[in-house]
Amino acid sequence: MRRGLVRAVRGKTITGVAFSPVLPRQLSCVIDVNVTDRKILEIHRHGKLLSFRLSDGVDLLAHLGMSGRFVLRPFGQRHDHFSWELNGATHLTYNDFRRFGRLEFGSSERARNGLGPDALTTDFRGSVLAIRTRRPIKIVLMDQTIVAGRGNIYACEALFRARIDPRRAANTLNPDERTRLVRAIKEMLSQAIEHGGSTLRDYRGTEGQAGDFDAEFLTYGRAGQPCHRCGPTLAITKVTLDGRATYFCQGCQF
DNA sequence: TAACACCTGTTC
DNA sequence: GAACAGGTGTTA
Repeated sequence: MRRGLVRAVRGKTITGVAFSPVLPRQLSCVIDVNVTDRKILEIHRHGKLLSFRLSDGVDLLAHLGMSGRFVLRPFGQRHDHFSWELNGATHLTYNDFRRFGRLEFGSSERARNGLGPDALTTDFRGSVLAIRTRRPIKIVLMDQTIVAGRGNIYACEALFRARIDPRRAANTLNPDERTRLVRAIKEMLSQAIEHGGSTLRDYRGTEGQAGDFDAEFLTYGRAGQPCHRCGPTLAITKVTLDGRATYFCQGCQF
């Protein structure tokens, strides 16, 4: 999503704003700051946090939650919440039907302080996962304060690729396994980005395009289907961890 | 650590 | 009508 936003809105000036009269609480701050005539200098991402740096040094921080999306069309469709007109021509509209997304003005540096390293940077190494907790490794991978940038799907997929059982207590992973897991996460996320993300149901890029990395899923949503490593003799299993659907193969993930 | 809350939409 | 869905924050 960041890549699409950079192409479409970086360097442009905000020339108008529009809001829904019934803004979700978590978005109410967007009316607090008058952004007209400010320029979008850059768009950053750290984990799941997007930030738009505006020309006066303030950042608009955006977390898309489950169904938030930025689209390049004028405000007006169902579940549109706010919109910026850019250079008197382009429109950047935020749409979020489940309304779990959050927007706020603030400092992206400060917001990042509460997050672990982004999973695609060199700061994310095996040592980041060398923690004492007995929580399942999958729960640790979803904890954004430890490492930022995966949710339920990509935690399952990475653990399959690294051949590690999602239920394993995190403190039982040895250094080799931690390194394997870090490498698997980086490879998988890079591929997912090249595929334009995963349009399981709702996700769309800025141009409304679907991402097709969900065709590459090896575990998520595949309960009962053959394991890609073990063949038809073993099926992908679904369990619940911390209330979240968790898919893995009992044959090749230890 | 678990349960629940926040939302809407889809599927069973 | 119930269950479930990619996330996270609060409460018990």
